[in-house]
Amino acid sequence: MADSVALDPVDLHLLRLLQNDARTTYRDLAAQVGVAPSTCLDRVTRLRRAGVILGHRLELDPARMGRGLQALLLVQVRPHRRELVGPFVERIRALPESRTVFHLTGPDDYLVHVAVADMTDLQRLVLDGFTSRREVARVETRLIFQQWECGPLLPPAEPAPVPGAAPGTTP
Amino acid sequence: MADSVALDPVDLHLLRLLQNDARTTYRDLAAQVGVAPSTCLDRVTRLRRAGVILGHRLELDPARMGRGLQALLLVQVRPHRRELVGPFVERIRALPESRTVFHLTGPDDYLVHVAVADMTDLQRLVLDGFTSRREVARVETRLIFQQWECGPLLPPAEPAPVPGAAPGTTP
DNA sequence: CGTGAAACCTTCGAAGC
DNA sequence: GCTTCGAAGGTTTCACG
Repeated sequence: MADSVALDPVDLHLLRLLQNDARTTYRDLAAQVGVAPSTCLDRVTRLRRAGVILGHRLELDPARMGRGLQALLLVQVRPHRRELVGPFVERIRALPESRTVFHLTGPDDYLVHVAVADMTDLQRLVLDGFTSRREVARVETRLIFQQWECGPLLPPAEPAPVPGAAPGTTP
Repeated sequence: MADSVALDPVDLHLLRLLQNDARTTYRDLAAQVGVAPSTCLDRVTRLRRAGVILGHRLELDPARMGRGLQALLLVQVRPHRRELVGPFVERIRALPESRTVFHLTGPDDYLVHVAVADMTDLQRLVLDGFTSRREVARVETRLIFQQWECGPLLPPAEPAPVPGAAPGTTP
């Protein structure tokens, strides 16, 4: 069900363009990819239905929204059992300061990306939203100086074919 | 310049709807917010020009793109000087596996969110993309079990007005 | 900020390769 | 099976009140 769908070069080209600007019209997509607009519509609809495309999201500038300070909180939840971590995650997700929550391997169970107004706001969030709870054993706060989004998400490159390698060894 | 722009209730309503689905038509936005479609267009255009809206991005499912394993890499870069960290960030951003790079306070200088095909791919990435470089002093790998996006980015709530507080003290 | 009209885009069916 | 053509319906966009 979660298999990686077969994506041909046209799909990949469309996805690359749409990751750059998700509002590109099918007409423009068609012109750049070299197929008909209706084909673009067809492909994109198919990719949405297949679950490759999860949604179209607006990216906002947190600073302009009055949230000029961002941080990552490393959180230990003890004991780390289902009865506790389920409600913990839902509570953290519901905080207006939370942006993303990761459940991790390693000494810290969760990493929470938060956006707050200022240092006072961050202190309040850590004390009231995290360390005040009995299940939260430890919180480590790391401020974000800067962050960069990286290139578009693409399928892994094919390993370069080795000349002379026996074909059919990894069918 | 990076001041938080004054956002009135109409702007906030539009942003909340668009964060939910960035493809909502101006006609639908107008119906839900209670203004004319042309006003919606005007507001959204203004918010884009003001830098509040940074872009419309397509959200893809990494697993369906053949990248079923994600991880966070905590990286120490030593010495932590401009001549080294500038090129380091650019090199990491250019890796097809990288999704986001954070420059942080604390013992780890950078946190890199990566998406790879499998464990073999992750090992290759850590060895070839990170620890092979002289400026990379240490890499700690934390696998992501699961991750959750949180609610829309909204401006900080006004502190509840205290009854009896003297008006005009914070104009 | 709303109205209205023109231009454009999306979206389907049906035919062609 | 996938692509193109063409036309209907809807959306975006602009000048104006």
